Amino acid sequence: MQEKADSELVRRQNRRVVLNALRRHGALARIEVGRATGLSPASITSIASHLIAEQVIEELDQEFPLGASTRRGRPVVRLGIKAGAAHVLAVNISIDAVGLAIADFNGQILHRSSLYLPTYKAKAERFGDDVAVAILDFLKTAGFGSSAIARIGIAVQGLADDKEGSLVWSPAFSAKNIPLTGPITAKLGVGCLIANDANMIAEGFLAEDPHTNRGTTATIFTGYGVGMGLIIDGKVYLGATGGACEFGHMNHIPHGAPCRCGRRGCIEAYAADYGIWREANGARDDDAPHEAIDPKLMQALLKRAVDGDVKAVQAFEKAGEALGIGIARLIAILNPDRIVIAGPGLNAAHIIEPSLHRGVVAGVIEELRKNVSIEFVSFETDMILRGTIAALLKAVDGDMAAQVMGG
Amino acid sequence: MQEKADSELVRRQNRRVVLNALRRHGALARIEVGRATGLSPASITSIASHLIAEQVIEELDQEFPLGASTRRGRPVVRLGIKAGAAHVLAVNISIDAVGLAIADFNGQILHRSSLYLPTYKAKAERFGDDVAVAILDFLKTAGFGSSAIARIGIAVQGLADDKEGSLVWSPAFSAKNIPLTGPITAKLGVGCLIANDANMIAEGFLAEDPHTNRGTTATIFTGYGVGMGLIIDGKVYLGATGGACEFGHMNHIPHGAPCRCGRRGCIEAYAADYGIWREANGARDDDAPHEAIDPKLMQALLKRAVDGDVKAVQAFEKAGEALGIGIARLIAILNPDRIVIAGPGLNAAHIIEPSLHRGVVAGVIEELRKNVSIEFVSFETDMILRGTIAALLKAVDGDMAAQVMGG
DNA sequence: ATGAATTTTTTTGACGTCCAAAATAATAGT
DNA sequence: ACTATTATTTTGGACGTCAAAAAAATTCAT
Repeated sequence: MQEKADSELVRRQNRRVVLNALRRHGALARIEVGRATGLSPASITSIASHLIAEQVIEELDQEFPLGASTRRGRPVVRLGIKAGAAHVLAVNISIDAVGLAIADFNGQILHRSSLYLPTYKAKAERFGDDVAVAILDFLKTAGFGSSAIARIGIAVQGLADDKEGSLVWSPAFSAKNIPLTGPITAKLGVGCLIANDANMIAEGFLAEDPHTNRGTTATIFTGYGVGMGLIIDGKVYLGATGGACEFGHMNHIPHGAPCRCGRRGCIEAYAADYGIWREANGARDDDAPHEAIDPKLMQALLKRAVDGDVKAVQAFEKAGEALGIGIARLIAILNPDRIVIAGPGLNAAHIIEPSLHRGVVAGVIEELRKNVSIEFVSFETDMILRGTIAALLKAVDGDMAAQVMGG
Repeated sequence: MQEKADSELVRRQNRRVVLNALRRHGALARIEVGRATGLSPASITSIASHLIAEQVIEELDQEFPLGASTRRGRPVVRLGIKAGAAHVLAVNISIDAVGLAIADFNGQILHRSSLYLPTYKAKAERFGDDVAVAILDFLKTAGFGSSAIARIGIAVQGLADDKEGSLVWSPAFSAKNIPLTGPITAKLGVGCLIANDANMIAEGFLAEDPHTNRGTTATIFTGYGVGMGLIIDGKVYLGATGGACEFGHMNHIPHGAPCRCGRRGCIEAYAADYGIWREANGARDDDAPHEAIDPKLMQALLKRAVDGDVKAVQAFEKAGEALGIGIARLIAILNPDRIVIAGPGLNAAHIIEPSLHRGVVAGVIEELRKNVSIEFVSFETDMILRGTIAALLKAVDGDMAAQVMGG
């Protein structure tokens, strides 16, 4: 049930609302913050002066290069998030690779790096320490002490459990239940969170445009694998163990094609790169491969399809159908406002789209599907780190907002 | 984003928290309300005195029949929701029938009635008025003026759209987009809400036991049809148009058996009464019937299965598999804490259960499924009206809590 | 019976936060 | 220099919470 409310809740919520407004709109004058939040100018003055004293935000110099301000009246003083108020560190673990980035409190990436770290053969009991060491090295070369980092966030392919702080299962690993946040917090003394990479991207979308992403928005990523981030009611939905939204491993056809997860018939087994590749090359009953298919091979396969190779076309169409029926099932359960499809798999969008739509139409009542907008958007792998940074900043904002307004 | 907070929010929230505590635990002394809510005794005194002045709650007479209180100290004065503070009216529309109930502010049903009202042949433009007339008649015989009703709630089979106030699609109707809340509010001058019956039952479960239903709980109803109520984060999830959770019309097998919704392969076409009946009797390609299968026929079919009739057993097993794989898909998307299966279809639970579990196991990664509890619970049709009443009382509580504490 | 002990409830006074209104500050226009 | 205009800060009041003290209503002990 709902918690009781008191003046502490009011303070925390309004401080957060002010920080949110500055994050979303960039620099704003106090009066504009007031309009954006509904708070009175008097309250903004009070809240802002405290946040300034705490070095969380700052008054920005006016930039009137020459002309001076055009409007009459006392000129605005714009407020902005103070870049140096905190720093966060994002980690992206993918097949045999770790990406790292440090961002300031404005979300600007100050340093980034990526390094080779074998995953498929990694041992569960060592991998967390290896990542921690990689982070320490990165911090050293970046000239940061670990005490300068407010929080660390880890994005992973596969099933993450934030409560346990572990990577439960991933196609990139043969090991299971790999502890990550524990070893990292132990070695660095910094709070650490972990989530699926698709969920992190969804955090990024949400931070960027909360209005478009209101209600229920499902973002489906297709490429090397098939993932999903689900935004419900202004929050990224994580499910019971923080590992929700395994859209790629929702069953498409019972007892169907083999999947990297070890079972059969998952959407991924038809719609991910390896599924399309396998179908096009007639290797129907092979085990699913654990290495990524080289993007160049997929480009070549796409060219074959464009040039009219029937097998190749059919493989892409099957992928579209698998996605389409999966989306139809998603619509039946969740009645979302919006579905976004993104990822490198969309290089073949023009081949996939018709069968995808046929799948949606065949799979769910018209009355449910007709109000859902289905959009294809482009996507850069960058967005995993950016989304992780957004999630971290949101968490740190909460910490900042919770502080008492002393003095 | 989050709304700003002020003292009005604090008042509303704390008044609501107090009302919630009294609803959940029944009568409580002020000090017990304090323990349950975390509010100080001083605040409880203040809030309670206002709610008493507004006739929303009342001090209850002590019942010390003879022995007097056993404990030392000033005896408690228990507070309770005032039964007469408001009345709500619940309407349950099912095949050719309308159920009606008036409940007091304690949720006690004071009057109930049910009447024949043809649905399948009803016309969209008249049906809402017919229901409104039925409500007016019911109110008259119950001795209530429509001004004595705070809110009306309508539970329907099929797809409800609360924003439009209409029944978008239902297996019980041949017409579509039937306006309901509009005509009723017009004729009675009372606010009216509409929702799917399974969602209303979920509201009932939630009101009864918010603790067990925390996180994500999916409740699946099987019988004449297959429905679902989804509780996410302490709220019944409604989706974009208020018509979420059409689990029964989630696709099970593409191009599969015909369903009452006009498409093919829905879970319902395998797991609802008519699907099982059809399968057992070999009428594979018939259209799905629009009348309910007589429960006695289902009992007879169940007996056939128990007696070893292969066709009958297979039909029930197919139903279990359809439910199981559907649940597996649900788990892949939502990673729920808990799945509850209820409804008259569970008369065959012992035949259905093994294939249902096989379906779940085949359909989703072990790591996702192993933490989900899947429970079978009994269920009375009564619960639709009771759940609707719970939803209405929650809404009225909100109105009460929003009032200013004048005086 | 009477007073002590105990427990619940109310009262009192302070505190925190918001807000409206007034005051102040800083600019452009005349 | 003065006025108009707009942004920000200050002031004083309102509202709701809470801690602590007071009051109320009972049981227990003598």
